[in-house]
Amino acid sequence: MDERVPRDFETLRRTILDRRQSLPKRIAQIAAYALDNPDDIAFGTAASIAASAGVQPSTLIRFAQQLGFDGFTSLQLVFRERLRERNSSYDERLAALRAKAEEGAGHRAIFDGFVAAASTSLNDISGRLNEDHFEDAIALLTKAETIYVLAKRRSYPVASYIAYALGKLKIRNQLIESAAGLNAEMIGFASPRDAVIAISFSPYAPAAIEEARVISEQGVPIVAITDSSFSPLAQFAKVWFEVAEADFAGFRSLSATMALAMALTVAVGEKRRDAGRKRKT
Amino acid sequence: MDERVPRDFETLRRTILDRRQSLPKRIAQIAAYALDNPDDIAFGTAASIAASAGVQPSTLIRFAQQLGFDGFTSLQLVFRERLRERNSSYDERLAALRAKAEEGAGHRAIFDGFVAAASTSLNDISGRLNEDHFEDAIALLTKAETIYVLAKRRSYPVASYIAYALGKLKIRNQLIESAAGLNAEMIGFASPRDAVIAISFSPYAPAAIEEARVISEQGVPIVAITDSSFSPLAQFAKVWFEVAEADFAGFRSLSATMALAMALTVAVGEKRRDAGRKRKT
DNA sequence: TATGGATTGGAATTATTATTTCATATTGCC
DNA sequence: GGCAATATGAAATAATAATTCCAATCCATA
Repeated sequence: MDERVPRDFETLRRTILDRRQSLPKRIAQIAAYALDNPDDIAFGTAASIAASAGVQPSTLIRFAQQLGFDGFTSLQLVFRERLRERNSSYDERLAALRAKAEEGAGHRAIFDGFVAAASTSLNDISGRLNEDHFEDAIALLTKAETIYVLAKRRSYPVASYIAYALGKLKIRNQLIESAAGLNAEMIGFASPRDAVIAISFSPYAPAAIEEARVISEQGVPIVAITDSSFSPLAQFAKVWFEVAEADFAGFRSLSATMALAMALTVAVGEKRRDAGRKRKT
Repeated sequence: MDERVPRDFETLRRTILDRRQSLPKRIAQIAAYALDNPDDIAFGTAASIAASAGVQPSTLIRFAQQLGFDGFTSLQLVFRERLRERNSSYDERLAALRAKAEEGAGHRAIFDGFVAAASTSLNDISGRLNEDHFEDAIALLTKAETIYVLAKRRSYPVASYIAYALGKLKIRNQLIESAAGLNAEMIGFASPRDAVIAISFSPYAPAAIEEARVISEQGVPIVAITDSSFSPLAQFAKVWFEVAEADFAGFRSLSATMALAMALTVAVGEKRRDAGRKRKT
């Protein structure tokens, strides 16, 4: 038997959803029940679960076997594991991760360190976001004809995700990068009717700061994501956000910045959609 | 029997702590174990729990009876109920956040949604990383002359951060992208002495899959980060990681993928440094 | 509408697990 | 130190639960 048996709940869930169409009626019935009442599967007995789902115990076992398990019992283990995982509280786990990462035990510790850094950053920002700034930034970006996205080096991944998302949302945007060295010309097209999202953290990439300066002098409003009020980026920005990203092994987590960037993007998309609908009515 | 039987975990806990002093040795032993490992009580069998706690099953039953339950089974129910409770509150919180965002309750909810998605993903991966795969991937990448990084569209931000980090660590690498449309030629240079980090999530960008196929046919080992065992990327990979990223408003969080990618990168850097030092001595 | 294969229901069987029992050990008390 | 009360260990037993098996039914196809 080399069939791939889902050993975690998420995989199991997706496997079930994938096969949903091709399952026989009763099996499908128990499959739906399982996804709707995972706790019951975790705690119940084959007989009690079967009764609640309105099938025979044997059907429940056939369901498990069809998924590659060798019986109901092994299927149930996955549902139990899920409860165990979810149970331990967020803070406890984070503390444990940090401790392990700090005592420096091998490669696993490196991984834990990055996870801890990302979690910390998210924790931090979720309590710190300035809602007024957030609304201002959304308003500003919603009005823009073209949204320019500016970030270099370590912040560049965020910029590329913003550009991807804006594209998906059909919002005109321009990532300021050019393999041909035409950045300056690209910036030249920006006008006060456009807007910029600029991202830079210490040590600030000189190119990013310089381009932000030029573009703000053209009267283009800038929304900045940066790490402190002393940031050179802040002085050019109409609205700016302070994001404190934890780092690990010299590399900064991008999770908080990503979350903020995506929230801005989606909020702008939503606000434009609403405005469009209103205009039509 | 009108003895007061604790029917919720908190009451039970306090009852146990109250009586701790007056309990016989073995009973006290199982009592301590129960409070320290409530999950084990919830899921284990009388025999398995007794063994872990270093007592006889009969002792476990006597413990339950002393607390007023009529047997181990009814004691166990309290521990199971506790897991149910905790878990549902967790789900409720997350569902509430999503619901708020989906019913359009302000922009703040969108932000919270992204933070929640990122946290969930991190939580998820931290318990699920396969350490053997992780070590294999590190070993494989450490040996490589050049590390090629392959990812398109929504996964591209991760690739660009990997490339940045590898550069910082002075590890030769090549991001597979070309404004001049020379991807195929770029791939052509890769040899079996190199390695690839490939990242792709459903719906898999055709270009990424195609390039992974070509490069694997050249005998270049691939480390893949993807979302399920059904991923077309998995079949080309020497080592692959399954990362389940939560999504929000149609955009997948990248936080877990980022953490894994950075951990791989830094671990490779560290392993190379160690190897270099050994060679010198 | 007849036929073969797949699916399902329900009881029989097997396995696992909780509980009880009883012999033995330990403890507190005179 | 001896005796009773209590606690413990280990195995037997009872209970419960999972699995298997086979007959009945359903469903697609010719």
